[in-house]
Amino acid sequence: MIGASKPVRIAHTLEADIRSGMLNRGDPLASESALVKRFSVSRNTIRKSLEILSSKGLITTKSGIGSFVTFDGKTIDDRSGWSVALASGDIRLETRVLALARGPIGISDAPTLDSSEFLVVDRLRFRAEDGEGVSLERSRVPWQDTFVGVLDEGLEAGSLTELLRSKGLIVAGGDEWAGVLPALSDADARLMQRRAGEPMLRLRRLTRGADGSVIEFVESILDPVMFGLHMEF
Amino acid sequence: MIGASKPVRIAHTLEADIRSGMLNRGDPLASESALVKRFSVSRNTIRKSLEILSSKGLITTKSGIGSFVTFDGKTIDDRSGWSVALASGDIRLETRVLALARGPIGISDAPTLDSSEFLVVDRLRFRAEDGEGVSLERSRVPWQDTFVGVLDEGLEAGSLTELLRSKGLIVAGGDEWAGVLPALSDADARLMQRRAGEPMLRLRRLTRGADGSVIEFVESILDPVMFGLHMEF
DNA sequence: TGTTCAAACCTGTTCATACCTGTACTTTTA
DNA sequence: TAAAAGTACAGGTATGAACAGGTTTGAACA
Repeated sequence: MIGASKPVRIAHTLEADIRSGMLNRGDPLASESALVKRFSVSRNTIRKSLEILSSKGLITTKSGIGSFVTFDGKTIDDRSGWSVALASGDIRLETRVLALARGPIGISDAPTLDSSEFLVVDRLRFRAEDGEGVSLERSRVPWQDTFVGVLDEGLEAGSLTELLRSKGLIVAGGDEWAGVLPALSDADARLMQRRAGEPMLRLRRLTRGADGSVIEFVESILDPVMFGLHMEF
Repeated sequence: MIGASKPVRIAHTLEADIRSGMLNRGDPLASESALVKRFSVSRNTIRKSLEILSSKGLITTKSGIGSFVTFDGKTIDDRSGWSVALASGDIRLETRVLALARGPIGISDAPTLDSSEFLVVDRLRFRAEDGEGVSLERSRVPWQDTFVGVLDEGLEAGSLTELLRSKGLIVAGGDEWAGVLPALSDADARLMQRRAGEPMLRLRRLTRGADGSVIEFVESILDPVMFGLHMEF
């Protein structure tokens, strides 16, 4: 990415916006003149960026109307350094919240954290077709009393990230580990409607705020056939 | 430095700017004409200085845009992508070069690359204790005739990275994928002295130069018990 | 109620300009 | 006589501006 032309660099950040799910399929992009302001470049440069995205099939642009996202969101999670990408795009996934509670961390081998109570969010993603789980995500956020409402009302817009942001928890950095979980446990296999003993992809992430305090610890167990990790640098 | 030519002295000054951290990785250098004014020399001289820096891998220069720092003063290894972390530290590892040759890519499912001939480097890392392989790394670099000597003399200092840098192949960006290899193949199992069918951690990396050309494609197959991927962000 | 029409905003296209590097060459200088 | 300076031109890149045409909206009007 070093030394790339402005259009390439801008196309790159717009692509990240799209792949991260910030912009969903069908959403309109900002107008060219708005992008001119956002990136402080000329409209010609913006147009070249859009042409790059268009040639990649990420957007289409309609005369007199604007540009629209035509990418159906293969990337599941891009909040941090790497992105979790679906290996095949033609699959409809649904999400179910398994747990939304206040409690202990309940994850073995988790890093030791200062807090002893957490906002516990467990989520399962599964194939709409046959109900087989493809990802199991356990998120733990050190408890704050401002979370009380969430337990009743549920996650705002379903997004934990949005919730944390609204509470002023801004991610400044963190660590991520990826590895192979040699064998799916019985309990998790039941939750995911899979066979126990299967090898799975395990992803762990610890995010911290600017002051170094822990914002969130997440463990994701992913179907290795469906998911891979991808990073562009 | 006394007695050195102007281009050398100027290159030296600029190198100090880069290594001191005054200029960071990715930053643009001043334009050639600006450097002409700064050092009160001709543009020819400046260009020679930049050529020196470029040959050292400190910068890359793009037509119509400028020169950019490609040197990261902080880390020895490329700061690109995930770092492969040993899970347990008490184990002595040895390395054996399985192949050092010129040939086709020979990796299934590899991304399509322009070149059809590659510098092939296969390396095995194994436990000194019992000889069990813990990582199998297949590196492929699009063939250049300047590689000829390497086939006889072996890798300089054992480092492929060093070789590439000495040939002016500077990494400016790339992609990395990680996933689970569900079952170790028979052939690889033999090479690694492991059981076939074991799940392994698979890491693939494609690095590119500033002009977008492919520098190296690497596939690593890692013992998931020994290795994890770690990233700090 | 239905039509017309102007305004606002969007993209499509082109072009002049400025500044950047790439290259080749001659002239000056130490 | 080699190093450095100077000159000239070609080609790549980004800017800013202008103008054309598509789309939507809403006010004015029949």
